Amino acid sequence: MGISNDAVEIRTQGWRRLAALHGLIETGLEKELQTAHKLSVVEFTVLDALSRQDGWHMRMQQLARAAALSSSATTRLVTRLEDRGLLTRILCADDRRGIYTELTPAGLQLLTLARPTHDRVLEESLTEAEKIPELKTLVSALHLTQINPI
Amino acid sequence: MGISNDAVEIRTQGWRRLAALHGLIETGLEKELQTAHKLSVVEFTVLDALSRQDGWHMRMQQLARAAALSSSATTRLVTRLEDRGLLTRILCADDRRGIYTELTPAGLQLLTLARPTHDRVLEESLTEAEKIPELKTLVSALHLTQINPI
DNA sequence: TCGTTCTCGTTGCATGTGCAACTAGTGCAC
DNA sequence: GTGCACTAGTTGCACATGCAACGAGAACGA
Repeated sequence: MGISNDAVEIRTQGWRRLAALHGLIETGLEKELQTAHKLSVVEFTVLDALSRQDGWHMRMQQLARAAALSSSATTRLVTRLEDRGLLTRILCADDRRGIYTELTPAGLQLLTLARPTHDRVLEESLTEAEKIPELKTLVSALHLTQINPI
Repeated sequence: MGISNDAVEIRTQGWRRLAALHGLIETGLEKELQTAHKLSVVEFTVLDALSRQDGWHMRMQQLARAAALSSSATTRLVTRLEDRGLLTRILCADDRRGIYTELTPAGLQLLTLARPTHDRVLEESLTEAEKIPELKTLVSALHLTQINPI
């Protein structure tokens, strides 16, 4: 396939593989996080993002970006987690439009329980993906990603 | 923090970046394919997968795998596209449980129209992503992916 | 001060999704 | 043949999502 060295074709194939790998990992995580901790992947992502934040609080829009979600979805996601007592809404003092979401002790505890599951499934999924020829290269590339300061 | 914790951290970070890049690309594609051709990303993916198949037909389960969708979602997706005249269901002669989905001329035509949009947005999204430090490495890795025969 | 414009977060609504239960058909054991 | 387990695809249902419209507050200019 000499002609398919075309840049468009390379990009398309890269995207297909990226999507495939993403789907593989997400589906695995979704199932196990759900059954073991009653958490969806985005819910875990939000709790995890909060725990990595100084003071454990973030604004709605930051959260939306971190979870790759629309603001309306973020509103309802936060409401869900708040109803379960995993985080709380706190009004901004300086900008009264804004709302901080803060991890509660219960939220941190659940996150601590869920992390091992998350890490294990992630490792298993990557191992699984490495057996698929089209995905092997991409998985290695993921490993090689250097750790940057954010 | 031992060595194994580092491995966990590297995987987690890789996964976050993969998810971020995936979200970036998918959101962009979703918007433009929707407004320009009234196609969602999965719908495009299905049409594209069919067009790459010899004889332009696939079984439901193949389609489900190609689109990373559940079988029920695939059923309704195919129904949607069938209602628009973009593909047709054909009963398998040899296995009467099975159903082939086949691209119609109209489906192929729409796909031909949509592909340039898809390719353009994909390129733009990748260029965009390259400007984000955390994603730069991953984007380059995507480019480097060699083309394997499937 | 008032009015305009922008940003932040929430809500009504339509829609796409996964799970579980179901029907139809296949394949195997006996 | 008859029963039994398995696979392929569809449907009821609950639910998470995005878009558009909205209210509330901030920022700015005249």
